[in-house]
Amino acid sequence: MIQEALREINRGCAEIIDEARVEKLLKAYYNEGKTYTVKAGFDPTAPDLHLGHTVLLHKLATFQKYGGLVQFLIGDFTATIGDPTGKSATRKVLSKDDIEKYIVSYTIQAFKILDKNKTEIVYNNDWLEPLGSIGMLELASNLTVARMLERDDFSKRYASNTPIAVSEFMYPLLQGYDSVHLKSDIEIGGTDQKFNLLMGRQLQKSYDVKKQQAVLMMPILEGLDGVQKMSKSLNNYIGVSDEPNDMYGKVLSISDELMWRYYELLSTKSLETIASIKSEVEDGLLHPKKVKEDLAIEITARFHSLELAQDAKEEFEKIHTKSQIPTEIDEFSCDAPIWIAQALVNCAIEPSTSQARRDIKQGAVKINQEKISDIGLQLESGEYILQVGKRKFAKLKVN
RNA sequence: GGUGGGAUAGUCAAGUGGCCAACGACGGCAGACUGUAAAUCUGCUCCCUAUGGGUUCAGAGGUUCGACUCCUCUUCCCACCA
Repeated sequence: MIQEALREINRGCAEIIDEARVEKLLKAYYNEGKTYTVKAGFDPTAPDLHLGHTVLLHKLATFQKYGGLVQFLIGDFTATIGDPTGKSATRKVLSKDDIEKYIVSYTIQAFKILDKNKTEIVYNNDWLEPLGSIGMLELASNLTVARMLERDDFSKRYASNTPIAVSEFMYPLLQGYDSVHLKSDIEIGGTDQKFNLLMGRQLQKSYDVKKQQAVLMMPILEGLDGVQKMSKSLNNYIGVSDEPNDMYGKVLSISDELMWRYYELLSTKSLETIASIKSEVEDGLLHPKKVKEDLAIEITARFHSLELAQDAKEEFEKIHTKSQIPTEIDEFSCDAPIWIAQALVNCAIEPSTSQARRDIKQGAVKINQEKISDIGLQLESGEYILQVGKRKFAKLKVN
């Protein structure tokens, strides 16, 4: 049992510091029923969560299965500073109001993955605010500037004369102090958080907490392209609030290789199950498309419902396998006559008439399922289903 | 503070008076093949009812029949020196 737990805990994990401690905690749980605490901090700085953010949540959920109590830490205090990790510039300070709003949406999403009964939501403002200036200075004395500048991101910024606010130096200390206050047994975070996570260990020692947290680092999830990290700005993300159809479709569009990565980091299937699926695929007993469909269903169902996920699957097959038109299409109307290129732009399925022309020339445009080739086509009164490529549809009523 | 070098389409990056709406690469879009996978092949990739017109090469002026290319000023970056 302990071995199985360890395997699941190690799953997808980039690095564990003090794995022996994790094993001890598990032993104590299985032999004496003693629970332990697992901390993970979330800065409520972005309102839109995507699957990349959920990798940590899944790991927390795994711990909950094996005796861990999650300390779900909302960094409402630290969010006002901004984590400098990986940043090349000082982050903008957020207002308290924004932070409040983000906290609500964060927790709602988080409990789609976490077990509410084994989660404690804590706010670091509760103990960092009372720390006061004396406490802050005391805390700051634990770290030297030289050590701080060893950090890659800081040293680069320093070398290139990009400003570093002194408050940014405080961030790792504050995050570490959270671990002191919470007396965490384990802390998990992304690989980019290594410095901050280790600070927790150091401070627990300095403040004589009598234990040092084990640290578990998760890799950064790759986006839809399979190469770069999932992020909104790269537009390669699956948002947790994406519509079922989009979510399902996006999962199905990932490469086979990436699919296994997503299974490892985002599925609740056990490692054994995944291994056997993989070997069946390798032996040609199972079609990879089917495996990807199952993953898409699992993920879509998690954030919506199994029913909606299945609807999304049907809709997907309708459009792509049977090449029919979607059930719901955005409707537009205009006056006759209208030039086809203009119509496509008006319906927001082409960005410009120039682009529309090119697509028509290339045979990418269909009206009522019929491919068209006449660039100068005028639409007279009637209703038309316009289509560009495989997935852009619009219904146009010409009066 | 001194001296040089740079700023070109989504990104990187050619072009140093007309052949430039601007080589190439990546990305993106579309087509073929498929499983909306990968790989591969092909076309497209500033805007405009278009064998034509318009607006682009950091910004503002100027020289010229003609400027991304030359001159002046401005803004921002980078390198070396102090």
